[in-house]
Amino acid sequence: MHIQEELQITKPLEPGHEVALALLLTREYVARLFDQALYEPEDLSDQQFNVLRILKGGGKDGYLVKDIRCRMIYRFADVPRLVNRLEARGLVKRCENPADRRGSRVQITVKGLALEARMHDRHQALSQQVDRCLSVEERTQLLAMLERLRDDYRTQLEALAK
Amino acid sequence: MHIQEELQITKPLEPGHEVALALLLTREYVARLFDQALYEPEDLSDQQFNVLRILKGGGKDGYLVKDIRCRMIYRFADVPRLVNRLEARGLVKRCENPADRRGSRVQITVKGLALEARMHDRHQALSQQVDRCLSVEERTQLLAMLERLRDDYRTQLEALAK
DNA sequence: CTGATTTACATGGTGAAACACCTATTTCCT
DNA sequence: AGGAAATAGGTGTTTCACCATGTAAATCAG
Repeated sequence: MHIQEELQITKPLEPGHEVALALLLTREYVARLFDQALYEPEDLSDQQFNVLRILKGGGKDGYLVKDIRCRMIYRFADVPRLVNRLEARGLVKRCENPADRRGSRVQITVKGLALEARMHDRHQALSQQVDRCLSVEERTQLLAMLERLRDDYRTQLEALAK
Repeated sequence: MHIQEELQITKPLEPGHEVALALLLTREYVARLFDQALYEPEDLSDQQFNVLRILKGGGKDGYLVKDIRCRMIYRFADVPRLVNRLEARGLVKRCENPADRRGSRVQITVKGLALEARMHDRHQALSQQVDRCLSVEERTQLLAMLERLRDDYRTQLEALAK
């Protein structure tokens, strides 16, 4: 369904604006599907699951909060409190970091690993269904275009910051 | 910059997962740029601006709350309260709807129109910069692929709802 | 025409997000 | 080594989003 139809926009759209809208809108679908199919059933938020995945992917020493943050999709995430909530559920734990006592190392627990494992298969199944609508070349192109857009947006953001 | 580099992911990514990640991540950049360059300076949220644009694009009779909602990018938006805040700032107003007295018509005010107009040029400038990184054919392809993805995700969501 | 259902919206309460601020520790500079 | 600056992350507060509930009006069924 075209964006204009979906959002009931009658006026013609500026081309760049259409791309931006398409990205925002498509992301809503992705996020919503993963929410409903994956996160809500386990009473996790997407960000909480993201933390679990990051910890699972890391070494067994765990990560500092800052190391988690820079791996998050959303860069302004309130990681300390995300970790608090996961810790309250026994999915992660904090332990002292002798090397730098300003921060503690966050590690995923056995219970956390089990939860992640339980969700992993469905996560992959959801992801793979994307492949049905895109050929290999298309996917490569799509990724390349998104990457170019990100690089451009990043440049603009840095220009703004000055 | 590649996703794996950006998020410091060492393991190889499932292709479908990479697409999903790319969408989520690229959207963050878009949202952040628009936030910083456009919305924050006017102390508006993206959703509030979205409402203003919708109302400006509509007829001068304004829209019912439900008509606004179905045009929002984020479909679960708390439109009544969004309108409340805009109304408190004098950017929109509600007036009675004789045809169906369950809801009121929300209209953009002169002040709201002025604000939207003030933001419009910068909005277009931001949007047009997207065009610098994509050729016309690429843009068309990108929009088509995103549309296919949305259609697929929508199908999956509907299947879930049953 | 009357009662039941649906629709449209508002609102109340809860939990999380966003902002800044604060403290402890480390690093850098001289 | 000693003090300034930077870094890490915890916390307080306000705002907002989200869920469920409530209410009024329209629609439908008989």
